[in-house]
Amino acid sequence: MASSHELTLNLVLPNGATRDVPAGTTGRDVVASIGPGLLKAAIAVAVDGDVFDLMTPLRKGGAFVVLKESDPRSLDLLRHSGAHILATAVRRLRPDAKIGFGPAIDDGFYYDFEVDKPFTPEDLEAFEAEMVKVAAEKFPFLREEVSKSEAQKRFADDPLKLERLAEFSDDEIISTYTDGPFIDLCRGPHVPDTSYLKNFKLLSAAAAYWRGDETRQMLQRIYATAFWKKDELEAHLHRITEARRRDHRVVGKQLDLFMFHPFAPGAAFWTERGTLLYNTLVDFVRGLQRADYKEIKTPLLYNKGLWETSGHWGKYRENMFLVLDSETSEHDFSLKPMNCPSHYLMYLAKKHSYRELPLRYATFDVLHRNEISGALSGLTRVRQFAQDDCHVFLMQSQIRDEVERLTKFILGYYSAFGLTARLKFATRPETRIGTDELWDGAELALREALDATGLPYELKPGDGAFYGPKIDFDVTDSIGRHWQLGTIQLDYNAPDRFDLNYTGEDNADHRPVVIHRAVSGSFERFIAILIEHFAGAFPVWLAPEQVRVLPIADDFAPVAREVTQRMRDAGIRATLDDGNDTLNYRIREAETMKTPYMAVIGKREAEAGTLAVRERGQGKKQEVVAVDAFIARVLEEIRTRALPVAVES
RNA sequence: GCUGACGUAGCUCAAUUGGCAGAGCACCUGAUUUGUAAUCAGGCGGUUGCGAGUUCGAUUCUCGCCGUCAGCUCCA
Repeated sequence: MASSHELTLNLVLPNGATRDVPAGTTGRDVVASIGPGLLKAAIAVAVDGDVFDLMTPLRKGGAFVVLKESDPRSLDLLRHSGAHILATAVRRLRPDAKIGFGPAIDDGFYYDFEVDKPFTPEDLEAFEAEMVKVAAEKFPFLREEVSKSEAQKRFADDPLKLERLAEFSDDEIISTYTDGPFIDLCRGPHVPDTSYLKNFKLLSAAAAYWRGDETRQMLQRIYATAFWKKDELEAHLHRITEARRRDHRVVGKQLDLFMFHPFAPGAAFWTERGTLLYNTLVDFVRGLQRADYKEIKTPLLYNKGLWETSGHWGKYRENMFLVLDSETSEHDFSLKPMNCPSHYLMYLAKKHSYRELPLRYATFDVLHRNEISGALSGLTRVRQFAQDDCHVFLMQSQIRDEVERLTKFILGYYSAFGLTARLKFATRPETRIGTDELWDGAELALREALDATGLPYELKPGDGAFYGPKIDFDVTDSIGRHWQLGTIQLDYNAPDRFDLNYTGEDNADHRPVVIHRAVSGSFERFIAILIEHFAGAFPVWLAPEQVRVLPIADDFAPVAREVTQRMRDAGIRATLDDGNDTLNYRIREAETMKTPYMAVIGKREAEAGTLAVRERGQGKKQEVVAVDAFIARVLEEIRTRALPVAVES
C-alpha cells in the first residue's frame, strides 16, 4: 500500500488532461471539478481500472475514468446498493434479523439474514414495498472508515459481522456504509444514494449456509435483481418466466418424452417418442464420427483394481455405485462413472504404432454417478446417463492440429441446432502434476489451435484440470442462457498411470498424450437443453413424430393409411390419426404435441392425390401439395437438418 | 447430504375450524362422419407417497421413511 502514502495523486483523464489532487480527495470532488453536469451522471470512478464510488477517498493516482450508467461496471454498484436497501427494509420490518453478506451476483444480488422463521412470499412482498419507500427517502450512502474496535462497537448486535471483523488484520482499512437507519460493514462501492434503485424485483427466498459452509448455521437468503432501465428489468423477468414455460420437465411430460419413478431416482425412463429423439441424436453424432473415429463398447462393471489404477478409488469412490461381490462379500466392483479407464485398457491390449495416431476411441455407453440426492434435477442432473465420449491418443506434436479439428467438430455440432458457443481456455492450476515445460508446451499447443480457429476465446487462468489444460464450450440457447457443454481436455496423467505407449519412428516406446473430448456433455442433459431451446418444437429431423396424417372422415381413412405407409417407407416418422374425434380435435392434439406437419386428407385430396398440409404453429395457413412433392420436401428438410424458421420465443 | 416447501384419480388441481374425497381433461362405451386448435351423452377410475402415533373419527395434527422442487460458488 505504498501508494496510500502519496501526498499528491496524479490523475490522467481520458482526454489526456491531468489533475493533481491531494491524497484522500473523494471521487465526487474530482468529478465535480471536471463539471457539475458530469457529476449528475456519474455513478462511480475508476482509477487504473479499479472502481471506487464517489464517496471513497482516493489513495492512488492513475488513469481516471468516470463511470456512468452506460458502463457495465456500474451495474454491480447498483445491485450491491440494492442489497443494502433490501437489508434496510428487512431491518425496519424485522428488527431482530441478523445480517450476513449481501453481494451483487451475476444476475442481480442477494442478502443473507439470520432469522428464527423463514421468510414467506408475503414477507417478500412487504420487503419489496418497503424498499420502494427506502428508495423514495433518498438516503445518501455515507462511507466512514473506522478502527477495528470502533467497528466492533457498531456491530455489537450482529454476530455474523463480528465474526467477519475478527478476521481483519490491524492495518486494513475497515469501512462502513450507512443509508438512513441502516449501517453495514462494507467495502463498497455504492451508488450515491438509495433513490438510484428504481427497477428491481425480489425473486425468491431460500436457505443458504453461512459462508457456504454446510457445518455452519442456515441463513435465509433473499435473491433479487435490479437494472438501470425498466425495459432491461422486464426483459430479464420475461426471460425467467420464459424459462419456466419451457421447463424440460414440464414439456417432456406434455410431449411424452420421458418419465421418472421413485424406484430409480436420478435415472430417466425414455418413452417411445423420447427414445426416437434420443436415438436420432446418437445417430447424428455417430454419423459425424463415422469416418475417423473408432466406436467401441466397454464393460459397465469393473473390479476396483481399475479405479485404483486410475486414481478414482480414493476420493471419487463416494460418487461411484459399488457392487457387492458375492464371493468376497466386499464392494469390490463398481459401475463405471466414466469411460476413460476402459478406453485405456482397450488401448493397452495392442501395441500401437505412431502411424495409427491420432487414435480416436468413441463410446456411448451408460455411465453411473451417485450424485447426492439434493443435486438431482430433471434430466440436467442425473445418476445414469450417456456421454458422446471420445478419447484421442496422440503425439505431443499432433496436439495443435487435433485440437483445431475437435474444436471445429464441436462447434459444427452445436450449429446444427442453432446454438452458439463461447470458448474458454483454462490453464494450469496451482496444484498440478507435470513439469512447467510440459505445461508450457501443452498450453502453447492449445492456444495455437484456438488461434487457428479464428474464434474469440476467454482466458481462465488457473482453471485447468490438475492433469492438463482444457478448452470448455459455453453454449448460449435461444433465450440467452448459458450452458457449459463440450470440453477438450489434455491429459498427461493418465498415460503415465496406465503406462500407455506407442512405438515411434525410432522403434522406441513413447508416451502418448490423451485428449478427453465430450460434445454435448451427456445426451440426457443435452436433450433437456434442446427441449428448452426449441420450447419443444423440434426441427423436423429431430421430432419424434414428423408428420401426422388426418383423414377428415372415415371414408378417407384407407387413403390416409396408404399415404402414411408411403411416408414411412420413404423414411419419414409419420403416424395416422383416424380416430373418432372431430378434425378440430385431432388438429389440436397434433399441435399440442408440436408435430411439425399435419397432412389432412378429405374428398378433394383423396381424389387429386394431394395433401392439405398444415405446418406447426402456422394456424389456418395451409398448402395443398402432391403427396410425392410433400414427401420429397420433408426428406429434404430431414437431410439438411433444417431448423425451424423462427425458433419460437 | 443440509434447510425449507410440496406429494390427493393417468394429467392439472379442489376439499370451510379433523366429520362419507370432488372437478376438468385423459381413458372406456354409445351416438355423431366431421374441412384446420377441444361434438354430445353415459361410464370406469382413489388404502389421499409409504409406515407409525394422537383421536370416537385423520387428506387435514405429530413423528419416521421415500420422492419431487428451490437454495446451499460468486465473499465485509
